[in-house]
Amino acid sequence: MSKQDRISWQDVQNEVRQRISQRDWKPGEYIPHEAELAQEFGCARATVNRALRGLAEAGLLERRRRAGTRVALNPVRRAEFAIPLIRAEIEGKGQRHTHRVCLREMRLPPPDVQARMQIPAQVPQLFVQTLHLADGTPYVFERRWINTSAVPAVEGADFVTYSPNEWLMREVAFDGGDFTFSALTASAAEAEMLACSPGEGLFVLDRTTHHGGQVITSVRLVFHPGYQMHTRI
Amino acid sequence: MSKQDRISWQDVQNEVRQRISQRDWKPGEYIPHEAELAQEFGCARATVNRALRGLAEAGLLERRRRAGTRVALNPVRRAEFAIPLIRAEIEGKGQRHTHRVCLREMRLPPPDVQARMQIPAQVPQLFVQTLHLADGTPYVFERRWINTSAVPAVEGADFVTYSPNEWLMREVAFDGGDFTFSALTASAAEAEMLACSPGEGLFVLDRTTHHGGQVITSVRLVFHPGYQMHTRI
DNA sequence: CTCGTAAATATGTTTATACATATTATGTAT
DNA sequence: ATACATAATATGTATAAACATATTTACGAG
Repeated sequence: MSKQDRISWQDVQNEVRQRISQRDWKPGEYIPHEAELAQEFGCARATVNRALRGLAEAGLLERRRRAGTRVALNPVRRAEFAIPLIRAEIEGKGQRHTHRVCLREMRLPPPDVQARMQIPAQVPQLFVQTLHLADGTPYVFERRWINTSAVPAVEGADFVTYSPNEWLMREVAFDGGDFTFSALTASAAEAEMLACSPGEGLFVLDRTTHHGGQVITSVRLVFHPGYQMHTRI
Repeated sequence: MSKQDRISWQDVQNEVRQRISQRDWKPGEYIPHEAELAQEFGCARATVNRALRGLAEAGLLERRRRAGTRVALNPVRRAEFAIPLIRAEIEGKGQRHTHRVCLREMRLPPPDVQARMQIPAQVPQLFVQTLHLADGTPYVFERRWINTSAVPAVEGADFVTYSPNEWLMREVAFDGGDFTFSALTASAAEAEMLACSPGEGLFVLDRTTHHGGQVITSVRLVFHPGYQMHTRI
C-alpha cells in the first residue's frame, strides 16, 4: 500500500518477507498458495507470483509446481558482490588511479594456464604484468594472459592509455567469466611490487573471461595488504 | 522458440543477450523500445519487458523511463556467490564434517567488535571459538561473538551437537548480513589451530548477522591454506 | 499389493488492456 | 533567450484470462 490504493508486488513481498523473518512461517513450512494469498492481499495472482518469484530467486523460498511454496530451510544462501573494476573502485574512494605496465611479452603459458585457457600447447600467448596504484601507492598487481588468437588486435596495444582490462573491455565482447577468490603468501617479487613485506597474506582474485566458447583472458589480481571486498544482503 | 510455437521471454532474453555479446548493439547504444521489439519477435510487450528486466538486473542493460533502454557501458558488474555453509560445503565434497568447540565464555568485546555489533560498552558477550574439520583435517577456524541480550537462549547452548552457526540458524531468525572478504597472515595461534605454518596467507570471511535492527552475531572465519571461493557468471 | 494411467492442483508463462510514473521534448509567456 | 507549464513517450505495474507444465494423488487393472 505504498503510493496508490492498489497493492503492489513490493507490498506483498515485504509482507511475506516479514512473516518469514518473524517466523510466522517457519523454515520448511508450506505457505498458502498464490491464489489464496492473492485473495488475502486483495490483488491478482500475477502480483503474488511476482513477489514470491523474487523471494525464491533470493533463496528465501522454495517453490515446486503442484507441491507449493515453502520457506527455505537454510534461508539466504547467496549474495551478490560487485565485480571489482579497478579504476572505478579507486576513483570511487576519491583517489587517483594510475597504472604501470611492468612487462609485456609473448610467452609460453605454463600448463595450468594453458589448461584453464583451453588453448593448444606450445603456442606463446601475450603475457602482461601491470601494477595499479591509488594516489601513487600500490593497490593491486595483475598478471594477465591474453589469448592472442582470440584477440589478434591486441598485438598493437601498448596498454599505456588504457590498462589491459580497460582495453579489453573496450575492444572485445565477452559473455561469461569464472571467479576464484583466495589468499596467498606474498613472495619476494610480489612484496616488492606491492611495497609490503614478503610473507604477508594477500587477497587474490583469479578471473577467466570467455566469449563464445573461447577464453579471452585469464588474470590473477593480487591486492595490497588490508584489501577488503564487501557485500551485504 | 524452445518448446511451443509461442515466443517465450527466455527466447527474447537469449536473442538480446546474443546481440549484446556480438556487439550488434554496442555498449552505450540505445536499443529499440519494448513495443518495437515485441512486434519484431511477435510477442506481447510484457514478454519483452520480462526479458529486458532480467538483463537490467544482471547489469547488462540500463533502463530509464521515457529515455529508453541501452546497453551498459561496463557490462557485467555483479556476480552471485554462494554463502558458505561449512557443513554443507564439506559434505558436498564428500568429506565428513566435525567440529570442536575450543573456547566458550562470557567476555568483554574489544571496541571494534562492540562498534560493529552496536551494543553498549562494558557488557560481556558470549565468545566462542570453534574449529571445523573435514575428514579430520582443519578446515576453518571461527571466532564468534553472540549478542546475548538479543539471543538470551544461547546461555544454555553448548554447541556440541550443533555448531554455533547451526544452532543459531535453527533457533533465531535473521534478515540481513554484512560480508567482508579479506586475507590475513597466520599468527602462531591460528597456525597451530589450522595446522599450517605461521606467516601463511589465509582467506578470511567476516560476517555480521542482523535481525530487526539488532546484531545477532559477528563471526570471523579463517580458512585453511589453499581455500578457494568460486563463482561464475 | 503393485504398477501404470488418469485426474487434480500449484506454479509458470503469455496475452491484451489499462493505467502509473519518470523523464524528455515542446511550446508558450515573459 | 529563459523559465515554466504541458504534452509526449518509454518503462513500470496491475489485472483477468487462458493455457502450459511439473508433480502429486487417486484410481483401476492386473
